[in-house]
Amino acid sequence: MPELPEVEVTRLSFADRIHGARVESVRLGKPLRWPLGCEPARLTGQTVGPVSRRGKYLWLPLDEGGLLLHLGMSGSLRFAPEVPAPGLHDHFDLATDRGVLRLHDPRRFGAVVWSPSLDADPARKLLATLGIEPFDAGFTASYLHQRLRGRRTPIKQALLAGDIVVGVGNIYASEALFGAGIDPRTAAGRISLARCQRLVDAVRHTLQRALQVGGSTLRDFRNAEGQSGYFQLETQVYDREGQPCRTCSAPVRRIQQGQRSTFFCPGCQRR
DNA sequence: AAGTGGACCTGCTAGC
DNA sequence: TGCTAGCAGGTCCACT
Repeated sequence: MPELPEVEVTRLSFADRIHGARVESVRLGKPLRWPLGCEPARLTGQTVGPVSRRGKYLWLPLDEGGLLLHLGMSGSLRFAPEVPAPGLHDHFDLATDRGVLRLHDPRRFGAVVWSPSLDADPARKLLATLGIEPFDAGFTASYLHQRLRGRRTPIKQALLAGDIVVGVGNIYASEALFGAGIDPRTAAGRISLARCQRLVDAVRHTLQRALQVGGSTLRDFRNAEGQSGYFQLETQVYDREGQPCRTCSAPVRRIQQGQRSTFFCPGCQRR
């Protein structure tokens, strides 16, 4: 589910409401990707600080350390004053005096991990390999060009890897490459500086647009208030195999790259 | 070092 | 109708 837009939309939908809340109890369901890393009882009585985001991770600061959250493939968060009894896939509840923050995650690739700080393990290690934020001023054509140099991996996989720029997942990688007019199979290191500029612009534009419309709800994504996103209604290529390109009418193609589906328009995107 | 493939887990759907 | 194969928004790890 969640790429940068969905994670950020989620953050914005509950950060202000949970800021200053006092933790009353913690409930754990089935194991997630990693263990919590502390006694749940240790969190009670602590106050929640301002929620921030790094890549697809959320950081929930507490008086002592904080919680690093990841939504994996199928995770979503809700924050509400009243929640129903936990369902089969509700694997983490942080009950506060302002409401319950609940992680719903059927596939359990998500995680909630306590860390003493962002600069200490385990958070430090999990964030160590992350690339630059796409809206950071340092994400420029020359930065991208330099980081792609020498890489023979297809550009789609280089974007997805997250060590150059974060937040671009499978939907937005295909969409951004369409926006830049670049064939996803192009060797990353053979993309010119001028095309890197187009790609930087396209990544930002794609993510910004997705943010504006609340992210993508392909199956079950909802923000922490339970509202869905609408970007899936305006994808140019993602999940549109065989349908006419909105620009040139050529049928959109689907290929496999690194065991993931990639969608592109053979008419609009060139090597 | 960079590239590749498998692993984690559950649910849904297309096709037989 | 019922089963199975294949696919799904992520990313870590082992191996070449």
